[in-house]
Amino acid sequence: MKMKTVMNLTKALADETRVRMLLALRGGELCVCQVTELFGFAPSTVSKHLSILHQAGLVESRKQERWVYYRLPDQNAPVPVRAGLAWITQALENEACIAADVRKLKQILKMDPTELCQRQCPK
Amino acid sequence: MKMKTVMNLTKALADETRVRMLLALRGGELCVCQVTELFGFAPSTVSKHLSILHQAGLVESRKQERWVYYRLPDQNAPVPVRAGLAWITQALENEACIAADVRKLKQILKMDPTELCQRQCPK
DNA sequence: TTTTCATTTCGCCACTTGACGAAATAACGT
DNA sequence: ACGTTATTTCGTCAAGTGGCGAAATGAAAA
Repeated sequence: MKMKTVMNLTKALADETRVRMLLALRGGELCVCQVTELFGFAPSTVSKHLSILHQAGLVESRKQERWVYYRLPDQNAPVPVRAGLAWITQALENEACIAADVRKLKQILKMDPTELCQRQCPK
Repeated sequence: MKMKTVMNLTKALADETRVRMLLALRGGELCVCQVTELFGFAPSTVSKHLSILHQAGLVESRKQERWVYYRLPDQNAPVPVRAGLAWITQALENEACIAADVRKLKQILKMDPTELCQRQCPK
């Protein structure tokens, strides 16, 4: 794999928020407004983080109806990508802040996405 | 492993020079002046990079005579550290710039360390 | 076609990072 | 003990990063 490509991977993993986003996606795909709710940043900030992860190949996305869903890549992804995800996941297993994210996400998934979005995009 | 510790790892790997330093150490320990010669940065810059790698646990060091030698950690290192090294090594196998570093390093190892240091510490 | 609205892009700001040279440190040789 | 010297620390500076809000985008709904 090219050095540039590898550095895109390592730089993408060099931010705590982005790492937590990846781990949050282990439970299945999420739309931007759900991730926004989980981390409490502005939608534009969340979108930027997700685009950096996407650029690195660490997430895939699809658009359905009004929402863009992001998910972890499938088995077709390059080995270094999957290995990087496995590495960071393993390193953080049993980590308290990750468990807290999972708990909070569980609550968010009970809510209506439309409601979440409208709360974030006022007017 | 604590989130903070993991982020020290990912941030240490998020710089091309530091990654190349790690791979250069695969052939065995190197002293600071050898690493300095390999990458062409100021000694203070190289020292800073090595200290960041050390802080993350990705290298160990020992002092002998006039020189400080850095090396990759042994099997006693935490799993995430060894896994991170294995990951980055695998991702960059067959990468041209790494092979070039190895070639250049081979030349440097033929030289006398004392000579290298004196060239770098003028006066 | 026009409106609505979730997401992205852009411009700006504060903070961090990586580079250097100068000065401090620490350990060896004399 | 003293001087030499390899390495580290410190101060500074330019460049990169992550945050936000406003504006642009683009696709579905009306």
